[in-house]
Amino acid sequence: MSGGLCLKPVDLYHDLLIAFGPQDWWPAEDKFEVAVGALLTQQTSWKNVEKAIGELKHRGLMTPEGLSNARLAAIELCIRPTGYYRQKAKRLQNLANEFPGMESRRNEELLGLRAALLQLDGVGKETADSILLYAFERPILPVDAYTFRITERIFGFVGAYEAVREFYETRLPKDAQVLNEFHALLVELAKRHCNKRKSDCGGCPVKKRCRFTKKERDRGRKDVSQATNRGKKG
DNA sequence: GGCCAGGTCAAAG
DNA sequence: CTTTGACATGGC
Repeated sequence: MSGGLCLKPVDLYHDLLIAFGPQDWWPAEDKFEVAVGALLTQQTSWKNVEKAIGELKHRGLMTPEGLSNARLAAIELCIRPTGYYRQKAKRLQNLANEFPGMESRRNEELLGLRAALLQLDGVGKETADSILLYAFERPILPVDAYTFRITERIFGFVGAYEAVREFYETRLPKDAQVLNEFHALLVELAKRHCNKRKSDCGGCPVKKRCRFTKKERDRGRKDVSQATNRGKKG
């Protein structure tokens, strides 16, 4: 473990890497599957997404053309376990129509490509950034519910999406490989120890530096996720 | 049963 | 610009 009383993002990265080892993410066979998984996992456990991905592959729907030509009802059938399945089926098919175009632009300026992804129905900041990092290997950090929670507990930093993203991106190497591994490690930490149901702080590798003390747990808080953050624009 | 799970969008305050 | 409701299934 790293020394110092105040854990920095780089130290957190190091400690988690030692504790968990390389995560080798994202669990997908190709870029399109990354995008599909990113959309399906919205507000849903990855476990349910795996079932849907298995079904889609089984029906030959894990390709842009396959998904484009499929009937909506067929897509819905495959992805039902992920919830919001009617909405997600439409968004998935639209993604299939647009993805080849996005892929061909993968070397454009980062923010330009990000803006293009954000135009897609059902692709918000987190999903766009997941696609950028894990499919296109661009140096950007997706901020998910796990990241919000861990950031508050470890660093005491509470902010909206862009604020949290910049908190890390200004403190870590602007390197896709590093951000990839870092985010994957955060997810692993959240799943193993920093969960909402059971905060298993017992075996947590960064317990010493965490602000989520016993006192705070007992008190019980009303808001752990988002928060208002002002002062934007550039 | 109620709450949570790797969000996003449109409408309203 | 911030808050709220809708979208929906599965596990603990």
